[in-house]
Amino acid sequence: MNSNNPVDHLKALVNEAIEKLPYSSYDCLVTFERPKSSKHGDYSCNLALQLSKKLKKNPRVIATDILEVMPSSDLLERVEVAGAGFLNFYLDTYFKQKVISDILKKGLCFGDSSIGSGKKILIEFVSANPTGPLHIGHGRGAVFGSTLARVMEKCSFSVFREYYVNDAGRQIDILTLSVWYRYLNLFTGTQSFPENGYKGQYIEDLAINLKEKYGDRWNQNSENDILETGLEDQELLLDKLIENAKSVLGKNYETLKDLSVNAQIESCEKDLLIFGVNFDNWFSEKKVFSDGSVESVIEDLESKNLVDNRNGAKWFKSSEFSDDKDRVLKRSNGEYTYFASDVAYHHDKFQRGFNQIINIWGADHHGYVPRVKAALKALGHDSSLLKIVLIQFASLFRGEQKVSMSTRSGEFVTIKELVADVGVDAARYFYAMRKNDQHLDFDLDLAKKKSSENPVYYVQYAHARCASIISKWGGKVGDLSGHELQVSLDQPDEISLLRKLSDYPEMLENCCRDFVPHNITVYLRELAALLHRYYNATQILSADVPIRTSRLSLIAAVRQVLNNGLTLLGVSAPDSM
RNA sequence: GUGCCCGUAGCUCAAUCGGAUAGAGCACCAGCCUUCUAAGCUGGGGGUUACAGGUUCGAUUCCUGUCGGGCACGCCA
Repeated sequence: MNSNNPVDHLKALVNEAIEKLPYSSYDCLVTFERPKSSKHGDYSCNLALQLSKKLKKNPRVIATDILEVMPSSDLLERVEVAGAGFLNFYLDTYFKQKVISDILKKGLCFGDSSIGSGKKILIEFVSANPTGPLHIGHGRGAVFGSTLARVMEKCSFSVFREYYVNDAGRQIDILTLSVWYRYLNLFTGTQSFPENGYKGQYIEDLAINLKEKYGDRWNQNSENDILETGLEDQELLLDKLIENAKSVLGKNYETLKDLSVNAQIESCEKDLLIFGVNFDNWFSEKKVFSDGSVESVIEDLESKNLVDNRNGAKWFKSSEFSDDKDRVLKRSNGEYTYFASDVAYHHDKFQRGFNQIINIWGADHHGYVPRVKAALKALGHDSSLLKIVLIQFASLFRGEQKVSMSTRSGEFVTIKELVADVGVDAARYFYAMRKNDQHLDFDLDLAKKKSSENPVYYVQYAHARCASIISKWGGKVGDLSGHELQVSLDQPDEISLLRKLSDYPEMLENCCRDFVPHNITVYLRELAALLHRYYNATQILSADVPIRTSRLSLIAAVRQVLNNGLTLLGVSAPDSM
């Protein structure tokens, strides 16, 4: 709990007042909020409004009754009954100013909350198929997840970051096949390639790399005329080609597959690190097959009579757990579905003893939520521990022009390219700005602009200004300690800044509670705006030493909080720009 | 067709588990650098919160319906 947070104290005052009144049977929660307008005080309580119906009494009368018997407090300048019956609390100026001392003392730890109380949280995010480089569509989930993870850590959760690697299944075979064809091309000099293969340049690069390292190891089908079978259905053709590759290459197919997948995983990991995203674990889908957990969960479901055999396939009766229909676990051709491995994976997550499990998924997977929850319920888990956050799509624009993307066609802008173009700071900030359930229009041209249109600069510039003033002053921030309260900071701009600074801890808790890390960007822009306004109107480095000291303390506190917020976003806080 | 998400200023988006007069940025108009960084500041116009009902002291927020947009509906992943 933040020592500068007076809410508990205010609650105690109100509760004490209530006890003295015949309202003791009330069952309303005494809640405080920060009013939008400072005209309504520093904290506002709506208790009288809530009690009004139950007591069948005018809320203003109730509020006045409460106010009359409420004990006085050193923290408060005054309390008023306002509006329909709000109790508005105005904090004492000296107390408000103490937030500066709190910030300077705690530094990067200012705003830390204890609400997580050490609970173990698993956050799974990104989890893009390792069939190609991460592109702009993956960036949003990456930023959301990594920011939320940091926020939750600040709120005393023990966070474990995980990437689920779909390194099994057909798409991996398509990847392998694509690499093989490009590899063969290098020997034949032709461009023979399956229509629905992965066409990106990275496939060709990998093929070249393999040839350099391993020579002609996979050059075993130079005639390679199977493309000309006359099959119209491109997906059927792909299956046939995969089958062919497996039989032609034999054991070498597996090595080619492993090399191809590992190259993609490494490239993802590298791109993510540059992008400020790291994981504690890369969980392999292959593992849930090889260690028997897929079979084991299916057996578990079968023992509970929740699996039907229909037409040679195994169906999980998910409709008994409020899913629309039953889902196939094992196909009639003997192969497991993606769903089967996902059930095993989620079962594994639950067995690892987390207090909460968070999945960050693209919104296109929303139809998948009921079946996963159904499976968890069926396996005897508390599915409410699983929180699935759906991230809406990001559409990519170049100015007015929408850019279409597709992994197979190889037409996409990668994270790597994005970072090279606009930098990590702008890219991350841009992604972080929007709420997860809103579509995001990512304008590449705008993100590239090194101008005021680009919101990240506005916040960073505020930080740089603070740093610049401190540097101009020439002293050490630590030396301000103990002297920061000697002059009352009671100009309107100063009061606004103090209030905004003291909002930071609650803002952070809200981000954590509601999974809304975009609030950080809103907060930072507002704090930066107040700083810029103050800066323009007020000489910080006043000749009057006590005044200068107090103002510098405020500036140092603003700099610290801007830094804390930017750090959470994974955006740098430059001292000069 | 069914289900989920969204609809707020010209554009892109906020709005504290329902709170007081719905806020920013961009764009547009008019001003501010001999003073700590003008990547900044000040002022101005801009809204029936898609529409119609309902719930209540109070609704952008919750419920129902309509319209519009996105997504998902396979023995694909």
